Amino acid sequence: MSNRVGIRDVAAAAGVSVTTVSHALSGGGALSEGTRQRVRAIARDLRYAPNRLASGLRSSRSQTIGFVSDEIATTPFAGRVVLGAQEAAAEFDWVLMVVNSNLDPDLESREIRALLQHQVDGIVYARMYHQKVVLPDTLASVPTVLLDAESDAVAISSVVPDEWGAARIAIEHLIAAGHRRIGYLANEDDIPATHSRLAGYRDTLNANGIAFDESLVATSGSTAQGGRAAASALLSRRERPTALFCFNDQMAMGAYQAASLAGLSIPHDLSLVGVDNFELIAGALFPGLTTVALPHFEMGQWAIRRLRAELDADDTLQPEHARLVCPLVQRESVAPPRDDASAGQPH
Amino acid sequence: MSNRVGIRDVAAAAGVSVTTVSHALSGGGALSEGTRQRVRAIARDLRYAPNRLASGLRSSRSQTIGFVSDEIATTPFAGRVVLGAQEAAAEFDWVLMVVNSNLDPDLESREIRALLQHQVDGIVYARMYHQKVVLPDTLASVPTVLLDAESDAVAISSVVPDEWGAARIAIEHLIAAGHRRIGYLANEDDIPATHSRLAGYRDTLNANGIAFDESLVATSGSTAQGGRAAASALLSRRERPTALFCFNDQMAMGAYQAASLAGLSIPHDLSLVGVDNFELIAGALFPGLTTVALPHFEMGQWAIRRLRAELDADDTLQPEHARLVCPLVQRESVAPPRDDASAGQPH
DNA sequence: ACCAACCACAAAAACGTTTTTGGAGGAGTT
DNA sequence: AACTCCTCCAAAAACGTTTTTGTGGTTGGT
Repeated sequence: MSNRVGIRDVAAAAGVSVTTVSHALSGGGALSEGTRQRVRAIARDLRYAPNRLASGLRSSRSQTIGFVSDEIATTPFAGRVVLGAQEAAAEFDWVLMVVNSNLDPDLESREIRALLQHQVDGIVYARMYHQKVVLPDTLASVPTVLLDAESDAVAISSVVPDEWGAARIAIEHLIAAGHRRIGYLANEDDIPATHSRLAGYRDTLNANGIAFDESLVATSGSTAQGGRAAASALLSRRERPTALFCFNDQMAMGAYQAASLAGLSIPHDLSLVGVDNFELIAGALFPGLTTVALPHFEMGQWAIRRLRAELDADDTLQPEHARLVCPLVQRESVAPPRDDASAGQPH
Repeated sequence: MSNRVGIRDVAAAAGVSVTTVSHALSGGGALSEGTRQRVRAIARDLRYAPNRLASGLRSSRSQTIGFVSDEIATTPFAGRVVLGAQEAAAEFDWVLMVVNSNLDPDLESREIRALLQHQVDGIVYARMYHQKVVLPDTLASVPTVLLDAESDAVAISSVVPDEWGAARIAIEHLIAAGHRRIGYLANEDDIPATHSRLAGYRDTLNANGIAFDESLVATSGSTAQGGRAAASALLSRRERPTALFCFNDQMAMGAYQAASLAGLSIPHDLSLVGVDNFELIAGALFPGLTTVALPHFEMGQWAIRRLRAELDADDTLQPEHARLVCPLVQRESVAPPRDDASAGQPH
């Protein structure tokens, strides 16, 4: 004997059948507007809260979405992705079941199976940095959208950052500030961001009449240590760059350290632009780091909304592959180059 | 007509009733070991996956836990907390429904109600930093445990970091390295960590025969800027401290900046210990920051396991209030003080 | 005045499990 | 031989909804 109020309690209180209550609340059926309003009012008064297990069982729509990610714990951006997804889900009265696989494919497929047992209506398959993936076949049976990931299975919608555009906006900002000798602290992993940002860097220079100079690109691991080393190398050149575009904020942090060691002050001796807008770094560096933000929140949002569209559609939609824009977040690490910068010799 | 295999398919294939299948799989009922094994084998062969909506509906155990947090997106630790909870949940074949309220009480109670509609078996009410909370009354009807939060409603179990111990382990480490003049970069918020860490700092000094010197405590906002200012103040003293304990890693990052401005090298002129073990800062600083880690993962784990215990118990358990230990993570920011440090005059 | 069409609602089936109740058969006891 | 007590399994009810089907009464057209 449950003391929670169920649909039959509402029906009894309203003097109608449960059918009518269900229709009144769901908006379905053919009811007079009067009854509909009356039933709704009574349901509200009784604080009726439908049991989603029961309604999901009958309607085979659980109103839940599975969110599977690879390493939610190791990246600080995970929260923004989840938040974007969760907020968008709330718009549709959906709830998110979050699961993490720590890069273990067996665990991952076990967890996806668990989600399927819970009858999730769809799955957001998220990576914590932009990468190519092959989908576990466990996912075959459920509508899926890829987040920060791309697959050869082109039939599945996906959303990623516009990496090329991220580089472009950074470089255009530096050019607008007057820089022409702009170095790039590149990473060395073979991931989409690597190639697209480098291409964006090169293309944008070219588009602005600046010849791409390979010797201004220093490659290293995408950490502060790597950034420090790579920046040091570039800054010790005879004609050092007046500005550096950095693969990410961590490398930019390394560049701050290298600049400090080289006796260069930011932004006057050296301008810097990072990528990530990782608040705790970009905001904590001194002076603040101007950086390109990745659309983590927006990707979460996009994935859920897309899932909604696919679930709503009667026939299957054409898949969509979105590249979301990466906005520039300005702080204090960019200034016009010094006139004598080209002649400047550090140390 | 669903083509998914249900319990009746298994029953048919095994030549038994659905009752028997249910018992065989759940471990309940009175079945011969032979039948039990046979049914299980057949279920496995057919890849039978129970519909948790149906089973939850009937048994009123949904195998889901609600995880409600305040600002999952603004702290980089959220991922570790969620991961700890999620991994522990997986141990019990539970799945986590994650919901975020962005500090909006209305939104929060709407979301908790959504979780209740989904019949969650329990709720983890998590904050992203250690604080006192008053529980929304929406939670009254469901087993709840508090994570990184404490409530006056003492009947509810909770888990928080041992803040006092965090300070103690840091100070003991510095004392062991030979420091006696140890400053503290304190924060200014009125939160439990503020008072407990300060107390831990003072008590540990006293316990080691070092008089607490209020003038060695510099208070400011708990950001890199704040840390920079506070550290600068302490370092410009006539008898500057040889080591600083910092409320968090961000303030420690500010201390690095202050040290650099003062021409002091870390760790030889100044030793530093932070709190948070925020990898992207502690590991990226140069040299690496020795810091006290907060047990984010472990708190997530503890909360779920505790919930499990409470749900398993026949009668209600006594609530438990855990303070988890905060381990020291050593990097390179601590060294013995220089002999002449006391005489050293910066700049 | 008759039939069709429609409106507003209700009855009942269905979703896929778990739980309760029942029952056939065999073993043990008197 | 009759009764009780196990053991092992099956039938059926139940969980709380949604969906399908049914129905009495009014409307409207002829």
